[in-house]
Formats: sequence, structure tokens, C-alpha cells
Amino acid sequence: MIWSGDKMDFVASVVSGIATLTQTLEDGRTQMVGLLLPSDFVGRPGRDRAAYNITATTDILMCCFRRKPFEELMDRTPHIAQRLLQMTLDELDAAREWMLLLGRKTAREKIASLLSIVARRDASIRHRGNGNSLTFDLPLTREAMADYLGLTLETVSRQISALKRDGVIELTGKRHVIVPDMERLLMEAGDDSDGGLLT
Amino acid sequence: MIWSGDKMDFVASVVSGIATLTQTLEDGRTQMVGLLLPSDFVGRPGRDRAAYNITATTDILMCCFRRKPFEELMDRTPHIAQRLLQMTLDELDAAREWMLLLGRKTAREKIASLLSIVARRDASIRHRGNGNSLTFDLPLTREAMADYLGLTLETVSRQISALKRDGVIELTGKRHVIVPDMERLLMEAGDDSDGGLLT
DNA sequence: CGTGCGGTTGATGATCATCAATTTTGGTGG
DNA sequence: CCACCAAAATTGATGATCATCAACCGCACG
Repeated sequence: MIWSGDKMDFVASVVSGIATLTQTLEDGRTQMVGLLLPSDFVGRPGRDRAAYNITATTDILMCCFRRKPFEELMDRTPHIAQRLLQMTLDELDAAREWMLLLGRKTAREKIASLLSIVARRDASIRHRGNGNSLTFDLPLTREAMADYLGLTLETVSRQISALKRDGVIELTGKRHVIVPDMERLLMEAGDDSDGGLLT
Repeated sequence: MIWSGDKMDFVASVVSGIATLTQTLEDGRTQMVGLLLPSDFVGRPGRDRAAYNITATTDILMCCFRRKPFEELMDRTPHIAQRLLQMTLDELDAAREWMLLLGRKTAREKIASLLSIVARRDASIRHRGNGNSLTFDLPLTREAMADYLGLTLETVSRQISALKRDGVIELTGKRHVIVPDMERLLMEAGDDSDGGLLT
């Protein structure tokens, strides 16, 4: 949809569909730096060029505003800036969590973390909580996952196979995932917010 | 100074000195997620617990505001929210650049990138630009660098030695760095904004 | 029926982590 | 001022993890 450095005279909000933000090194190495889901905000007030590549991974519908009028609107209605600030702080937290993943987690933990996050996001919507089991579709190809996690697509494939072999997940088709025991998956992800028994 | 999860009823601005934001996995693996330099903002309006560990690496002086009054002030003076929004967006950009580094760069590129960034930051202050050569002090131990870069301290040490051996940098003492050719260092960092001859 | 894309799996190798030993440095107290 | 100590840093040997190169499968689609 958009290449880093392109002129971008609008800001937008995702209505439906999924897109990714990526950065690349000139030799082609690619890192995803953000995932755009419905309700996410795109673009930056006060900057007229895109800082990242934006790629649609599904059909996508966005609600666009030309940048100038939007900036003026922001000046007039203080609440918008405050709302944007909250959203941006949330994104910053997400980015920092991702830094921990990229810098310190093993390949297996990375995959488990990604699955946990996608599972959680879907869980809030269609919560098939019969027992502990959970079900969702992966919105990403293996390659996109690799770019998200800082791995190669081969490693992604292998680790998914390994998690399946170990019974942490089940697959029906390539994209449809069943998590029989969410606790187990969270353990595998490493960030074990549940080791703390007393909180 | 502060542990993740601590109650934090103030926000602050760094006046002088340096501190780090880190996240850890319960087995001790640590990832730095931000560096606090003078003028940086600490804390988050609308949240009463710290999300990260904050560690002073030097003596540090911060200007603190209790959170409640600050939030009220923010409601009354829209410009503050706008200013904070700009700063947060800048931090988000920095975090995303760091994601590219963590996910896709080699150890040598990581070190070169870190040196470039510190050099640039200092360059703006004390610009000894005789020729291309540049001089600065590393504000971090090898271990802190390792936590920043997602490496071990041994790898950091080895790569710094390698860059020295290859003439990319010179060292006097352990912390004082001389960069004879900044272009060269930027090449090593990989993000080669200068391969584009025509921009 | 071929073709391209996404995915899986295997063999091999490079990079970086780990474990361990030493050296250097900066600070402190005698 | 020097000796000594702890922390920081370097260097080496070895191994685990993940990347790379390559072959192959299944499926959708023209």
C-alpha cells in the first residue's frame, strides 16, 4: 500500500482487515514493527512522509482524513490529542514488550508468544472457552511470522511442528490452531505472569 | 530506583544523568527497552504502576511532579498533551528502529549501530569535527550494552575488539572511543542511509 | 496439466552463547 | 603512595541454536 519515504498527506484509522508495518535493511532483511488491526491509527500528525512500509495482508478498509484538516481539528479539540496519546503509549508498551521478545527469547518462546497474543486477541471476540481450549486462525503467512519474530520462515515452520509434536497446539489445515491448554502455551511463552502465585 | 510493578504516583523529567528502562524474564534474562537521557520523560499519565525497572547508571537528577496534579494540568493546558504526544511518537519510532536492530542485525552491526547513536547524540553537543574524526565516552558498561543489544557481554567485548582491530574505532581507556571515520562506522552499522547516492 | 505459492523437512555450517580462566581498572584504606 | 580488592573487561575453548541451501509436497488457478 505504502512504501517508506512515500509522501503521505493523510492519517487513517483501520476499519476492517489487517496490515503490517515493516522496516527493511537495504540488503532485504525485513523486520515487522507493528501490526495494524481494526481501530488502530495510521500515520503521524506533523510528518508528511511515511516512516515504514505498510502492507495489507488481507483486504482492508481504512477511514482516511487529510492530514492538514486533521491537525487543525486536533488543535481545536484537546481530547483528540489525549486519546491519541493514550493509544501511542499503548503502542509503545507493545513495542517494548516486543523488544524483550526479539532480544531475549528463544525461537520456541517467540512462536509461543505470538500464538498467545493472537489467541488472546481472538479470545476477547469469540470466546469458545469450553474447558481451557481455544481456537483461532493465524492471520499471517509463515514468512510474515518470521519477519515479526526475527526468525527465518524455516525456523518458524520447525518450531510450529515441534509445538504440535509436543501437544502444545493442534493444527487443522495450515492456519487453524487449537490450543488445548492455554496455561501450557503461556508457560512456553516464557513471560510467565503466573509464576507469581501471590499476586 | 524503581522496580516494575512498584507504585509510582509521580511523573518526571530527567534533568541530568542517565538511567535505563529494562524488562526481565523471571529467569533473569534482561532486555533494555529505553535509555533515559536529559529532557526525557518518565512515567505515564493514567497509570499508577511502573511497567519497567528504572535503573540509574550515573548520578541522576530528575524533576518530579505528583501524578494527579499533573493530569489535571494536562486537562487544562492542551499543549502539554500535544507535546507529550510528539515525544511519545519519537520514542515509538526509536523503539521500532531498535526492533529492526534486535531482530535482524548481526552482532557487529549491533555494536556499530550503538556506537553510531551515542556518537550522534554527543556530536550535537561537543562537535570536535576536525576532519571526520569524532570522540565520545560510552555511558554504559559492557553488560548494559549487552542488555541493550540482546547479546551477551562477552560477545559485546569481542565485537568491540574486532572493530578496534579493523581500525573502525580506537579506544583510550575502556570507555573513551575515537571514531576516525564516521562514514565507515555507519557502513558497518548496516542502515546505510548513505547508499542512496541520489537522495 | 503445468505453474507458482505456501509450507515442510533435511543436511550442513556460521554465529553467538556458555563456561572458564585471566588481566585490567578504579577505588579504598593502611 | 602503594597494596590490595572487587568489579569490569578480555580472551579462549566448546557447544547449542538458528540460518542457509536444497529438495519436496499439496493446493489453487489459469
